[in-house]
Amino acid sequence: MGLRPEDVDRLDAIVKRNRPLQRGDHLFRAGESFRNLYVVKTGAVKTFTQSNDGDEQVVGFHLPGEVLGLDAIQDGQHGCSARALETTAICELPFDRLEDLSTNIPSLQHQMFRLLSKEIGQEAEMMALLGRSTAEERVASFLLSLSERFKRRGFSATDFFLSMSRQEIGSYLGLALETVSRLFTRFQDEHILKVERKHVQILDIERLQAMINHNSSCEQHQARPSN
Amino acid sequence: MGLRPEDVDRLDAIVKRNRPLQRGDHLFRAGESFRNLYVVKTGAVKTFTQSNDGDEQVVGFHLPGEVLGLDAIQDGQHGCSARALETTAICELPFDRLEDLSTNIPSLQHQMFRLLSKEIGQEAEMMALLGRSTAEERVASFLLSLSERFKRRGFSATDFFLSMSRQEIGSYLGLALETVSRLFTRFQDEHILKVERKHVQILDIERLQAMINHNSSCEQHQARPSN
DNA sequence: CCGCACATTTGACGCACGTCAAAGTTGCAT
DNA sequence: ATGCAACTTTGACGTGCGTCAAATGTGCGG
Repeated sequence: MGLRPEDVDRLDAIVKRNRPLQRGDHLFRAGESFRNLYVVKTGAVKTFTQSNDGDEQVVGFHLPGEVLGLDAIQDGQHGCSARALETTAICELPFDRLEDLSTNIPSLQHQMFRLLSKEIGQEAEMMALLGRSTAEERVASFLLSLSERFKRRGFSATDFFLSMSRQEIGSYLGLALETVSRLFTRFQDEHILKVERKHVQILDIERLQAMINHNSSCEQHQARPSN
Repeated sequence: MGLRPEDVDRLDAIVKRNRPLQRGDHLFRAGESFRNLYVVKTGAVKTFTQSNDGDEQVVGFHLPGEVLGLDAIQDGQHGCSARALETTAICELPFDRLEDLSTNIPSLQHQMFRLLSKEIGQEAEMMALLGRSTAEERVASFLLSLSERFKRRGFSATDFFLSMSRQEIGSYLGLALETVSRLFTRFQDEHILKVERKHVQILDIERLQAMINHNSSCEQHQARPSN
């Protein structure tokens, strides 16, 4: 990521590797004081908040290579809880050490800014999705997002397992779990997917992409001389 | 904000103050390369993306004291456009200078991390709102958010002008403009608001708060000194 | 192997909110 | 003033998706 080998060593020196979490284990809970950022190595984690009438709202799913806890820097306290969806290996990054290191390694500071900024951009995209899209577009987006993220990590982009339930997908996408289930069924009938419980195969990724390009946002980031 | 006076001077030295924007002027456009962060001094700005079929999606409203452009750090290019909703004074912060300064002033770096993290937290709240709330709750949340932000800047928390149209509010909240209009009318009938075109007076702020606590998120961040 | 708890699917139904349409307002430009 | 365009309000209507309910499938613990 643009760091010199010796800087990578210094970063590596502050990383803590804990024993893996089992499905259902909490990584942190809302209200706990913030000490570390966490990086998922293998497995999957969900973050969520709880409403006062008990039911939970899923805020995000975190796959290998992704970072958790960025929202807690602000007030030193976690605003959401994080729980493992399956057996999961996590690295711990003490944030105060990371800050110290960042002042000494400008390129690390730069990466930190980019990391935080990326999270902001992704959440803005999600807001657009939740604000303007139909159930069909949301589920298509969700599947393409997973596909993309698995692919980037070297897994299959078209054949993977969902570690979260329909309930959790629905909560994340602002849909009822029944709606998610119905759309999976419909996509299967239309030969876009093959779904069997947690196992998903994407048969026609272009049709999925067409669904979200039809109505949805632009993101046509080509370079052009601006006025 | 925990900076020493001499550091404030160094920060101040890189700030550029441009002539004010008029209503409708662009501050930046999606796709332009990213150079600066912007701070609203007076007035109001909206950020938005455009879908390929021409209509725009409002991503955020930015009031005095608030920062724009944080999402563009990641890839050096703005992902959304920003346009003044009224006559607006803006400060420009060259980001590369800000990065240099941050490596030399640890407390500035810390504030930058907090700023970015705060944005992440706020967007997560917005996602929860869009994912789970009724139209009533969204409009109530929106009004309370404006109220809060005006109050923090020393303006009235209960009597203010909306610089954005019903259309823009609807786009931001994921609602049709007619729904926004109807809810303003209903809140007025219920003596919660007095609305006359752009002029809003909140008559019963507790009823508004009750609306969003009823169903919605927890956020039981117990009292603590905020910034 | 059985039973129980839970996840998923599927259907029926209703409502909140989007869409369409039209009338009334406001403000700007001529 | 006058006319036009944009904004807002209000009503009527349709529908996408939430809710409720029941059947089926799945996996774990005894």
